[in-house]
Amino acid sequence: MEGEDEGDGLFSWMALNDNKAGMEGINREKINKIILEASKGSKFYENELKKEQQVNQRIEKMMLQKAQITEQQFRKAEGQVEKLTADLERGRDLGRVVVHVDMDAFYAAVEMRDCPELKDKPLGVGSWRLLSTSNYHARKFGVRAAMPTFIAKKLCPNLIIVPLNFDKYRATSAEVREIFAEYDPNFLPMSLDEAYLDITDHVMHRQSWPESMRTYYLHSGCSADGIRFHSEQPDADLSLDLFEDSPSASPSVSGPAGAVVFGTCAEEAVREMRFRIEQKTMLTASAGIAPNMMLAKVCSDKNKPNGQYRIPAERQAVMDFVKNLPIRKVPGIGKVTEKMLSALGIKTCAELHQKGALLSLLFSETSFHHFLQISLGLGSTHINRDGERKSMSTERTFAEMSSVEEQFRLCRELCGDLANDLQKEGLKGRTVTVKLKNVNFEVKTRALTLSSVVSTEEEIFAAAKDLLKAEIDHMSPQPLKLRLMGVRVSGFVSGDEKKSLQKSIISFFQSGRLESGETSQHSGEVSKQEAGQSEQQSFFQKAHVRRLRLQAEQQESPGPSDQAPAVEHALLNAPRKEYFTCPVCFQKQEGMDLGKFNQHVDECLTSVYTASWEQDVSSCPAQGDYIRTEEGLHHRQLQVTNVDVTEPKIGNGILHTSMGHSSIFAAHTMPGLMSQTSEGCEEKTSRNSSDLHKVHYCDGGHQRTSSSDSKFGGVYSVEPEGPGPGCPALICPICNVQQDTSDLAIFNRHVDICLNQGVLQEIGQEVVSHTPGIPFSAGVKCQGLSRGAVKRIPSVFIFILLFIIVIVYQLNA
DNA sequence: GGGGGAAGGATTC
DNA sequence: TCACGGAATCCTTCCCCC
Repeated sequence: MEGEDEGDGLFSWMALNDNKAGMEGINREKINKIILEASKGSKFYENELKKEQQVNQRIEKMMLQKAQITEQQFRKAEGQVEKLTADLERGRDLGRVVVHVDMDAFYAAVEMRDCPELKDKPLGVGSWRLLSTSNYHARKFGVRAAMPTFIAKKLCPNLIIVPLNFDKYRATSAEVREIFAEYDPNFLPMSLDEAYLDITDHVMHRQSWPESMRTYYLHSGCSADGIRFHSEQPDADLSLDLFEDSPSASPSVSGPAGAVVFGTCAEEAVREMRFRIEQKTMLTASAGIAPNMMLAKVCSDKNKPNGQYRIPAERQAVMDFVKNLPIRKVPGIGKVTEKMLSALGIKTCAELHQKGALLSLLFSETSFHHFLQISLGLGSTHINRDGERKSMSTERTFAEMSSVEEQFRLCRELCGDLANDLQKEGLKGRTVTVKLKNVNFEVKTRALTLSSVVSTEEEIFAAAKDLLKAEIDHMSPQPLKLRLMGVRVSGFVSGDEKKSLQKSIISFFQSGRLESGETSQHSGEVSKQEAGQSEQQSFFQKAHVRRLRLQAEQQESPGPSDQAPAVEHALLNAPRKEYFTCPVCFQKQEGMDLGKFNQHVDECLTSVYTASWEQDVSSCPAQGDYIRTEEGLHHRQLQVTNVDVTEPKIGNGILHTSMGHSSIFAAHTMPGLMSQTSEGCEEKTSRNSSDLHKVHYCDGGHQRTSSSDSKFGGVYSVEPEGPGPGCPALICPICNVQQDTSDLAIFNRHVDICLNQGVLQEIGQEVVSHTPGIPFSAGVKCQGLSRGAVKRIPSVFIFILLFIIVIVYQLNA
């Protein structure tokens, strides 16, 4: 960390990115000096320094690798690059007309439009902490988007700061989008101010349009001065050479007074679009026209502001354009990649192609392919609007926060916000990620993938708080000093998954009835139903094995530190607003939090169970005892929310968990949830997973471990009857046969097979052979009983429960 | 070795 | 005003398990 060298390094690292339009011809050196001076010594600066050094190390490593490349390797790579280039060339598609439209300094332009006094003043839009964007006057001073306001003020003391007003921007954006839709109904908005359009079809149809369909009139209230091309274009004489365009721009035709007639080609169509945008919103837009998205994007920046540029749909034109294009102009190449490529002597796309062989040896296949495509001017020709969302998150920056209590409170708040957002889109995800940035700007993310999807505040917080707690514990006894916290949910159930789950659930009942007389489980043939379940099965198996492993780890390691348990408890038990429908009594339960609702369902279940149980299982030691624990409750809510009928969309994800075979397992082993609370048992709270919440240790002759995870609650072990010393015997809760293995994966597979082939089949058979309401045995063992004390549970209840859930689901669907 | 999860990073607006 | 965002996606690397 030597002073001057670092400074020099950072000078280029933190320097102004003059990639942005409006930054041309500014005094870079002076501006960069001010930026550096203002930043120096701050935590942010120190962190940037660190990041730059990391990149330098990556470059050093890369150069070492480069030095070790042999002539032979290089020749071979050259051959591969040639081959790949030929393949890519064969796939080149020049048939589409892709347009990228970008509103000029959008937020600032809206503010200037609405407040004309600002028009000639340097303007920044944002907060007193950070600017979102700036107008072109401000850009001349080096003020740019995402710049801290205090630095912007140093660069331009007269800078006027206007707060963000998203309602206004959204409204204007909606107006612009209405116009986009007329050129491409499937246009792809990238943000409020930019979009991709495929106008191939529009241009084709346009060829046969009469002039009247291509004629627009200047806005009556808009003087010629109000339109840029009148006042600012050098040759503006009311001709339609409106904007500074590409040399290939074809001249437009002027119509009668105030009328503007546009031509039929792509450029004319785009000109017309921009004209209409300006007439409608009084804002200007820039556009790029090219055969693919990558080029269109680069083109839209070429004549910014208020201009357009087109690359003809010819290979040579594309290659000519790309030849001298600086790599930094290419979307996806940021300052790190630029620096790394620069170290290899690559600054333009032509050089990118020339050094293809070297890049193939130094970068990953994905990166190299990407570079090669860029160097050939290739990009996506299909504008995909249907891309499914992959994640959703929320984060907040704040002044230093080191109080554990505050951190947990904020975490819950974020989970609540995120839950609201998720529920608005009907999304449920399996992975919860917590993002933490400490006061030194170091970012950490901690993720947890759950066995079932989550979407409610409680569910997300259950996982997030564990992740946060782990970090707090890790720092202990030092406090965790945060400046940002975020929560993300990802791993959403895809549309296909939802459909296949829905199918398999319905087919489960249907095939159960149809095949009731068959003995497919013995036939050795895999039925379609089984095949359909196999994917879910493997998913649950994996989750199960992982869970059991975690559980085993839990038993070995002591519980978590007790930091802020009261806080957690309070937060966990905070009231909720939703209402739920009980899947047992079918009554809507309002004004209940999850805990109470859960209790209600438990009571419903218990009352049904107890009635038959007491008759059938009088010797079951677990009867009547029901452990209600914070973690148990917390876990069970995953199941309970699954029957919330207020969110039909979520129901898809719900059934993933509640109707998967593991849940059926849970239903059969429900009495197992009534874990023993015999004297001498101690409870230990799990720390690793929100799905593993309680481990019960009994001091008696039999040690039993029982996850409160009802979905997997059917596995238990009994000592000392295990296959070997120290190895608990694993007894299948379905067939009641002790398995000659201590391998949980093998055991789990056995249980799943038993479950799918035995229990489900049996339920199916029983459904047709028994009148509902008349108890019959399903051959399910009461969890927690000794081998000889197999007790049978009225399976009809299980079926009714499942049936109700399916009905509820169907009604909502 | 492949797949998947976790963690971190790069990039964009 | 003494200070550098939020959201999303994709990629890479590492690790573990099958």
